[in-house]
Amino acid sequence: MPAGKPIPKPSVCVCLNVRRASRAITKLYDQALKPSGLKVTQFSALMNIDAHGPLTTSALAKILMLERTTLVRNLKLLENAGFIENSPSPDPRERQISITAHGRHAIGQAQTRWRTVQRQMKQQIGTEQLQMLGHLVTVLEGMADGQGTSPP
Amino acid sequence: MPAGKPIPKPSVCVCLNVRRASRAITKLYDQALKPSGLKVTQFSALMNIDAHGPLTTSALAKILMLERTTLVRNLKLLENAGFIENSPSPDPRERQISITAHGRHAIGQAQTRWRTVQRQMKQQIGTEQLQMLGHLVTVLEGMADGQGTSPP
DNA sequence: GATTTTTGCGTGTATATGCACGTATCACGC
DNA sequence: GCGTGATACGTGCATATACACGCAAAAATC
Repeated sequence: MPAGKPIPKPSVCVCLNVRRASRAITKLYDQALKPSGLKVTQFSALMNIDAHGPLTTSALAKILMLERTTLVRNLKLLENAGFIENSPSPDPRERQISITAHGRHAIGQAQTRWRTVQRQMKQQIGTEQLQMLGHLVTVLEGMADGQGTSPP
Repeated sequence: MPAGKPIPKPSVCVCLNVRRASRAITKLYDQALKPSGLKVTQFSALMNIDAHGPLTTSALAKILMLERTTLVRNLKLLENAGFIENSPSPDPRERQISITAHGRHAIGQAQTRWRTVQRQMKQQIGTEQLQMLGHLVTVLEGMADGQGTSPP
């Protein structure tokens, strides 16, 4: 077997640990999805657009818990690739985001691979830890929320 | 009290959960460190440069578990800000990364604030979850490692 | 009906991240 | 001394992410 690099122990800084975990798991999912041509971020956006029908950018941002402006640019890529459509809506302020046939085909390809990694991940991590992860997400987002806006 | 946004339940996708956690906690730390003018990523780089003396980019990358090329650009910013110095080494291939007085002053400012968030974080998350997090990091980095390189 | 507020979008600017490549130099074996 | 492989860097290209702004139009208020 190949040597394999020695992995530094987790940091004392909670934030860095989460960031390290994020980088590592993103790499795993992205590699798994690679043949489908989708990144895990794009896959998740597409899946949610498909699931929650045509919807506005803001609504999708809330679902994905992403900065709206971040999503705007992410969606631009999906639009350029022909996976989604960004059409006007009755209310001219809003935009209707909807998945295209091409987009559905893409997630079809990706889904199989996603299920595989997801299964592996669950096996390696364990149910208990997964639950704790869910809790961790909730706690952190709760904390980050309050701080966000207080002003006017 | 302000309404506060409703927080969507954690995703089924393990990867997305970790990414969400990463975004949330990064926001918390960055806000806490804001007055110091450092991002949490920069703070960690500076702290490690300070701790492990002058060292090469590659060495630091291993410590931080970062892509070397990513680190190169991150360091460029710290250098422009005058926090570090990137000087040549006996071996002309290598570079010596070292912290400057200005850099030490910066982490001095940041450290107090970091300790505060870190404490809050530990309180909110709990020892058990923190251990779980450490384990999660190890497992994920272990998995991501193997896949990496098999080549020639 | 006019004014103010709120809502929804997109852009400019900046950071973080990773992969594919190319370059220079050291360390080895011959 | 000369290839050869390994090592250390940096860059081009692409994505993800967030904050500060500005713009337009619906909604609410008077």
